Amino acid sequence: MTFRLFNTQTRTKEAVQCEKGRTFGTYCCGPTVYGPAHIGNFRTYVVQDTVVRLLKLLQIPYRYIRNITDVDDKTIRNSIAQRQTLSDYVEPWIEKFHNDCKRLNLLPPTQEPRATETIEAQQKLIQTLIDKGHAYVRDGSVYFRIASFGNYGRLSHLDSRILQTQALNSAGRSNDADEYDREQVADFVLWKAYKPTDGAVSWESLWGRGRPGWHIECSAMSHLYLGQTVDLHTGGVDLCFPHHENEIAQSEAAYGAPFVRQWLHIAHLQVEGQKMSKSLGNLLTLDDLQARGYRPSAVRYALLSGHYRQTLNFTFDLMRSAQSALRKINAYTHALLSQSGINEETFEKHTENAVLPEKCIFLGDFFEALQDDLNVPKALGCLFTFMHQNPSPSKEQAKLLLDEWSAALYALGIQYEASDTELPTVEIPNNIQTLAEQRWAAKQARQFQEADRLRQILGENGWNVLDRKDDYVLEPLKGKTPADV
RNA sequence: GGCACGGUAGUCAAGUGGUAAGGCCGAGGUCUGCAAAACCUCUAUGCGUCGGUUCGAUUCCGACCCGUGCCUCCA
Repeated sequence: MTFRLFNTQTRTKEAVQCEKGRTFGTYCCGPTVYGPAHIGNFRTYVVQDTVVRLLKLLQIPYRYIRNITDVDDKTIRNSIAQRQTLSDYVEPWIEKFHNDCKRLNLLPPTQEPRATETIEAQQKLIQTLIDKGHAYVRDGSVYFRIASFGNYGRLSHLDSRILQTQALNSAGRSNDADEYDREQVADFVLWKAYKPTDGAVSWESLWGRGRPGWHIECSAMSHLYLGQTVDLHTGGVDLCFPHHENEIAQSEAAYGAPFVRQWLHIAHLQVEGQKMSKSLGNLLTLDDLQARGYRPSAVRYALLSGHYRQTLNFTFDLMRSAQSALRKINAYTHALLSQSGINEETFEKHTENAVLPEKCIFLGDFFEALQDDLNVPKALGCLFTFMHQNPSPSKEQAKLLLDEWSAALYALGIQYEASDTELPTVEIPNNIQTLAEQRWAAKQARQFQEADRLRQILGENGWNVLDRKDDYVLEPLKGKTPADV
């Protein structure tokens, strides 16, 4: 069983170069922090997280770098609009991002460099490119000379059409705005000369005051933390061109070594069959979904439920089914725990030190699916089949199964959630509470007719009673829950 | 226009040259006073359309139809 991933560049599945003992380097293009990240962004990070979790289970030492873009047109524009310094503006959004990552149970990267903290490295890289003739200065800005880099376009398979395509847009009109100062329209900016619209944001450089272009930060940071060649570089499909293409050009032109061994691109999300975009107003955030009664764990599950190279249509129907599926998984985990006598805390540690995938007897097919280009849908199938095949194990069996079960849950980042915490916390009106208590009393007195009558009244008021062994729980009726808004 | 990707049951979604995993929903059942939960059973002679190759194709080839993405900041 080897870990294989589809490499965008070669368009084939290739064995991941993760020999034991060697540190595996992976870089993920992180967020631009000008607002809350949306679930489309998070699909990328969840997929990257699955790769990292798999490395961990395979006991491959890794360095995982995910950057934060904290300087660009949007962050500058917004910070000025809100009369804040760039860092004051950006800080809360970084905090928000970290919080959301935690809620989605994403493992933290080994390091998370910020663009503004690595300006020096970026400038150094730019100077190297100038020295080697791959870049030139125009009016205080620095541009990459694409004509000097023969391999340009090989990732997105753009070939020689690149000049045409960048000069013309989809409607055939020329993209000539601001292009006049470059040698060729396809040349992209490495360093942007200061403009008044940049406000207080600028750094001194050999070419004058200014700020870095977007692409250069990733080349610089990946070199800084992972060296010349990265084993795996990930990001959303849209980054393939031009961002990653430009990263390749910068890094390889400067360092003369292959930049990336394997490229992994995550397909986009649609929302209810439509492209997710600001103008359609369907950019969903974790908070939006939580307000509708969906837990982050279910969001994570939903994001993983389709193969990462396939566009995923994100719908509320999908969220509902994710939540239901998760409930089953939790119930099964609960059963295994109580059967084996292992408590929750031990289980958490258990997942950290799980068995090696290749040693799995019951869930071997699960890990085989995951290692085959992250076939999560297939792996989930294995998970449910496993549950059906091992419905009520003995104490000893349960312990055995738990070894593998916990490893599988760890791989997918599914945390055990006791069912009690699953109910949304909703304010219960006093009169409803009173009615419910009366019903419970009637039930205890075995006055079932009276109990049923009160249940009926509660139902008419939109509340349902869930009886448990020694108490009861009130929940808003379906159709009135936040989830069904 | 160029380059990619996809069209599998109500829905979401794997998959294979030899006859369709799984999830959700739905139906029936077991169990509890009722309700819920849990568990069990059932649900595609069919895999966009039409041809071709083959003993045999959903899976390979060709044509066509439909959908999506990228080519411009974008996860």
